[in-house]
Amino acid sequence: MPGERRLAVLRAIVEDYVATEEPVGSKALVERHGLNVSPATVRNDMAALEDEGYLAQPHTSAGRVPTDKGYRLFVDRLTTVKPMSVAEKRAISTFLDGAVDLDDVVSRSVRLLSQLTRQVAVVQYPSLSRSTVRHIELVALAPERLLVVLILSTGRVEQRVLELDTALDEVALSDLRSAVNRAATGEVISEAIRCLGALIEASPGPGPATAVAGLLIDAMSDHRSHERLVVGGAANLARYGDSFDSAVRPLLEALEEHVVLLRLLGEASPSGTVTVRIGAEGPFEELSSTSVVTTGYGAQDDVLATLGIVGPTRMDYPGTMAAVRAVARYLSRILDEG
Amino acid sequence: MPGERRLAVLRAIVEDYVATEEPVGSKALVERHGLNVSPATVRNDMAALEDEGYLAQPHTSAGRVPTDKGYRLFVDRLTTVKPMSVAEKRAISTFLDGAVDLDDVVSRSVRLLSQLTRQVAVVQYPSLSRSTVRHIELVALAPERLLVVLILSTGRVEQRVLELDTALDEVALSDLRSAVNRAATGEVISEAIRCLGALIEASPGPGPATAVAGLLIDAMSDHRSHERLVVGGAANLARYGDSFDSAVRPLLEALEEHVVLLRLLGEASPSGTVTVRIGAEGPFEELSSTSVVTTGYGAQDDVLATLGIVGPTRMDYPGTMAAVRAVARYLSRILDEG
DNA sequence: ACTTGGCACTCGCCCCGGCTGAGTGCCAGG
DNA sequence: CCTGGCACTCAGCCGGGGCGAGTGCCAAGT
Repeated sequence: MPGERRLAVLRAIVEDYVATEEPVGSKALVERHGLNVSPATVRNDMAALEDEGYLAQPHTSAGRVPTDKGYRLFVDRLTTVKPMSVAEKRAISTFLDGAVDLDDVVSRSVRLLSQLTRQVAVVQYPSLSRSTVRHIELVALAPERLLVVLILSTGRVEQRVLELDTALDEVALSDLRSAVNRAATGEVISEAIRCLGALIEASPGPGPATAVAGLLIDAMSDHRSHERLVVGGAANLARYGDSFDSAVRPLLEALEEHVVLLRLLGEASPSGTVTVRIGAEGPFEELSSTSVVTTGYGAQDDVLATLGIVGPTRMDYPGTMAAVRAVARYLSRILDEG
Repeated sequence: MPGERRLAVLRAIVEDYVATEEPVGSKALVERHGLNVSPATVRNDMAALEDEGYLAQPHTSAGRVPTDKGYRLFVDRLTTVKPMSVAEKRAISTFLDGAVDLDDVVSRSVRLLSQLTRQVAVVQYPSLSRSTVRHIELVALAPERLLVVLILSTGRVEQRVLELDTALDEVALSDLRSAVNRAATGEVISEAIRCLGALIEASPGPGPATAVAGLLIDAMSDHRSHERLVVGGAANLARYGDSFDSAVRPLLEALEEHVVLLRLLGEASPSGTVTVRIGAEGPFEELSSTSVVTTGYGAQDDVLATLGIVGPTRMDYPGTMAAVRAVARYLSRILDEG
């Protein structure tokens, strides 16, 4: 593990490199930061840091650039989370407080996060698996076509059209509705599915009710609607400038493939903790020059989903982490109230 | 208006330029296309076409490049719509037939269109204003909080949470539900709003019913949910390569601003007609190097919404127009059935 | 043992000049 | 009106020289 001053040098290099986007040399370093040593000393430190794999030089006799390992050390040990300014906090809260809907909250969060960080923001909808069923509404669109509306405790609303084998009349529908709600309301999804299963067992032989319950189970465990997410701020990718086809293209593709994105977001980290995945640490080698900063959010300290940003490894980690954390907090608070 | 051969030259230049992305010269032109004239003749024609504003040269003594005006003439007079191959048609129909939902149909259409054209695709949801109300469902989330689900003839489902001043009990809610449905079902949205207004007039003084109907009207005429659209294939922007900050950035920004996109899509053109807007003909000067190819779609020859693609002015217009038209047709057919 | 100034060295970048070749415009003849 | 010929233009592509930022190492100082 590098000594005290070497860490300071590493920090300084990361900060400068993030700011200037250019390899940083020993002389400029001692000038910009108040390091009370000579350039030569810094050079020795830099050589040592390079040996240990924290730095790299693009070409011989150019400045140094942090490696993924260098960034990793930086975020793990050298970052003091800078709190958001009062103005920023106020901006966040007023912006989010104007939301009327869960949909609205989520889309506002995405926009907010991408503007604060000037990166691509991703917000996952509150997970179905952790929230409870508030109500299930059944609407007959046609005798054999049923619209199921699933309303969850988080305010999330899922809808789905089911095709039935047999027609359902008014009375049967209303019976079914109350039976289903009696079984599922208040339960966590997985539990609700189990209860509906039990309902099928208990019912007298096959019939429309059985079919509907079965379809309901299908719909609720359906993967497609299971994890929804929203992406915003893709215009910030334009700032990549160089390294275009190699970096932006796979990223744009990933942003459209929600399955990929979900893997990128990874497991929800415990509330309050910000997770940073740097470059090749992620699961996709095409995205080896991008980092992912995420955190969990959810009502009452219960992690419901993940939100975060995707950007180049060369990014302002402290600022980004602070923004991600702040948005997650306000989002959690709003869910708590709603 | 240029003579016969000059038009052929223009067509050849457009085709070559689209294929090669490079300014095309007189010699290469006569070789590639079977023009039975000498390069010198072509040069004269090119000079004339340039005088008339159909061509331009990037630098003196380089090849020619079509201008917006040149493209315009090309699509207006020189394009023979090439029909889709049988394989393509089959691919389209099988891909779209697998859809279960309106949401699913729309998102599949976007993906399909962007893959067929290798451009950014945009599909607008069937307009609320042209479709009729099939059912309005009211669900009490809390005594003073109501979820309104609006189901339309196109299969489109809109939801919205309303906050009430006063509590609504079970009976009042059910009364309200049937009153509202009696008034609005089967009507076009604008008519439904009028009917609900009449309902307020007729009701005995202010009460929860009045409030709900008022809110319903608000929600239904709300602009935010009025025109929804979906974008896909942004990864194709990576093919722009050169002219990056000038072209891709504003486009990425536009793609996130749905209001802007709606203006880009423009007025729905009569069904069957494909509209092409080339470069600066559009309403935004930042997008002066992009073209928009759109067409209307809708059940039974009633134009419900617009769909199309956005791409560089240098694009394969015949192929793109064919793809846009084909997707719109299949989409219309599916809406007709559903 | 660490720091420091000095010094030679490396190498990416910029600028310049010449060359090449594709492409043009024009003209005179068919 | 078409065609071949001819002179001209100019973007792009080397190749070389000079510059300068930055390095590595060493010997001396603390």
